[in-house]
Amino acid sequence: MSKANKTMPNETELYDLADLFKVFGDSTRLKILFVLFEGESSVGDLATSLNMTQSAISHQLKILKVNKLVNSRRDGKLIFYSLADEHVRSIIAQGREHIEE
Amino acid sequence: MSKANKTMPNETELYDLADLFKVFGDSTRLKILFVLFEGESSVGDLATSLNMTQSAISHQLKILKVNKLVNSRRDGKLIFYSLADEHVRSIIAQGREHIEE
DNA sequence: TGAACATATGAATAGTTGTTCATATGTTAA
DNA sequence: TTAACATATGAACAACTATTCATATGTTCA
Repeated sequence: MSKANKTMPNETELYDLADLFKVFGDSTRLKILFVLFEGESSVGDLATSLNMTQSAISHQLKILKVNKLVNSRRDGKLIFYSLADEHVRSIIAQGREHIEE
Repeated sequence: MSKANKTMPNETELYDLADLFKVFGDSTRLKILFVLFEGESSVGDLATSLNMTQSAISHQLKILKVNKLVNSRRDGKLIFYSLADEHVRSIIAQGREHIEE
């Protein structure tokens, strides 16, 4: 080993990790996740409850999905999004603990 | 309550939370934090071990400090930075768990 | 005091990102 | 099939961000 020590992840993991945190680093996406904490929701309902356009929500949902923070299922014309796993909750919970000090 | 439900944080907390995650959303800052996981380090040593300019590291350390992720102490000409608290470790650990699936 | 060293900082720039707008895709019901 | 509805997507633009460069600030030692 030259510059990195034993606990430094490799470049790929570092970038993946940074990318993951970037996803959490936007208040619109956080709002979507907080809504989904309560249960699945359709795109239109998310747009309504967050008072944003359908397009903006859809773009952000795509980012959340690509990063595997949410899943989706279609039911007729509607598409319902839901939390992908519990890491989402715990990461956000740790973040909240940090800022409440 | 109108648009927000009982678990939705207020706007201020949401923005603070997004800002916190933004700090983690950069690979240079993550690298700095991983080095600091091993113990405190001076600005120059960080620059050397990460193979980056002193200025770039200093700018990023400022962001980490403003967001209370690191502390600093001066010892002569050197300034040593260290992790501010254990939330930093746990947030990053949760992130790593998520991407390793 | 002045030189040498370590760190911080402001301005500039290139690259990235979130939203909007227009429109495309997909689904249902008549 | 066609209209109406729900969602996705691409392009464009404004806002933001990380690095570089030049230089300022702060510290030590001779």
